[in-house]
Amino acid sequence: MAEERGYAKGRARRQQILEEAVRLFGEVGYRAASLRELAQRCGLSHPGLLHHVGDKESLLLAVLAHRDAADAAETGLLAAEGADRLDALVEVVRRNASRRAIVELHCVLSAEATAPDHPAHAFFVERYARTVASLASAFPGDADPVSAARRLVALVDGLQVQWLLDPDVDMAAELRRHVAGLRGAGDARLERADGRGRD
Amino acid sequence: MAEERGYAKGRARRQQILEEAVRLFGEVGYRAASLRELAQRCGLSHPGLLHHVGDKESLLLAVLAHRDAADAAETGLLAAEGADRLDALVEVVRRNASRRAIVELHCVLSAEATAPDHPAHAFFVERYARTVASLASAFPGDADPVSAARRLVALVDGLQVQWLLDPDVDMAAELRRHVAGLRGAGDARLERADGRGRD
DNA sequence: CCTACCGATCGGTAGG
DNA sequence: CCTACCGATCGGTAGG
Repeated sequence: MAEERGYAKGRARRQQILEEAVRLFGEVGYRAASLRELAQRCGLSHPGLLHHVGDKESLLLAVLAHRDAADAAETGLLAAEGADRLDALVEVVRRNASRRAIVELHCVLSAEATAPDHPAHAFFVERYARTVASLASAFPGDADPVSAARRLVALVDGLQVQWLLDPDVDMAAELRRHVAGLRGAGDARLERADGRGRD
Repeated sequence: MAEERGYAKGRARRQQILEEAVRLFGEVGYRAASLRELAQRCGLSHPGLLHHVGDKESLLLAVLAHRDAADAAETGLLAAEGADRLDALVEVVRRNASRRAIVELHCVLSAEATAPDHPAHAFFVERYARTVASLASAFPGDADPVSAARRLVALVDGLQVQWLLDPDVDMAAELRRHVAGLRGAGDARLERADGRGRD
């Protein structure tokens, strides 16, 4: 019982550390982030923090795995509701507009990790390949589904930077217009037959 | 004469410092970049470097101004040749594929500068507003030219991240497909009447 | 342009 | 989980 409470406390502490690390890495990036600053935000000494996370690089990989798991869970929920792939993406982007820390984390770390010697470089190379390949299946009729998916991912990333710099930018609305453009350009001119014209 | 040689040497040194700073800031960002590392790459001591640049923040602003001037000069040249605005953008992106350092600088600094307290924050807020407003005039027939311009800029930014992570990504080709899609969706179906079908 | 130095901060470890 | 410490490195200045 005492041990179980001990383990539960350890898990809660680790959760707190991961969430604060998401914030800090998003604010200043991985390289410029300090373990002392993070420890202070969590209310412990910096050797205390290191006891939980091992070292700085392990913490970074844990944060990325933590975010990946949360994103997969959300995507899974939307898929379970049988939503169209592109509509699900719009919904995720719409929700991200109320989660600045998570958007910052992705923008700052993906840019920082373009450096080949960055500890998260392989992670992001693999993640983009996976995301593009997965989204390509949402364009079955397209002449080049991988290209269409790549441009969609690029658009989302670029909109996030503009939104972080200017919160008046409406990421979801911009993405919706792009998707509408793709559908409008389809062989048959279905145009506003479904969706947006209704609500 | 001796003075003129002295001034010329100073200008050449400053040019060298700015170019090495573009590389270093692109590699690790502004916050994580060290003036000692930069000084070493320029072949001088770090107080020697500070003599030329004042302090670290002034160096950053000088680097941004330096790049802005070079970009404006290139855009001006393309405009003087009477190129279509969108074709000129494709051409700039095509050329950037052989200037990794410059693409890295933009991606890394723009992401880092989304933090409101970053010394380049105001610069990027202003630059995006200016770029989007300027490009909007390339969509005179569009229902929402600012939105079309914003999505175009977002696409270019996002493609740069993917290209930095995987050099096989063809930024110019992806951008061309996007532009072709926009033209194809125009009211009249002009499609391949001009341009791309020829060369 | 240099050497020499300032106070501050870094990631990580020793030892308990 | 802590205090105390390690060697390394930071931006910037003094003084020449």
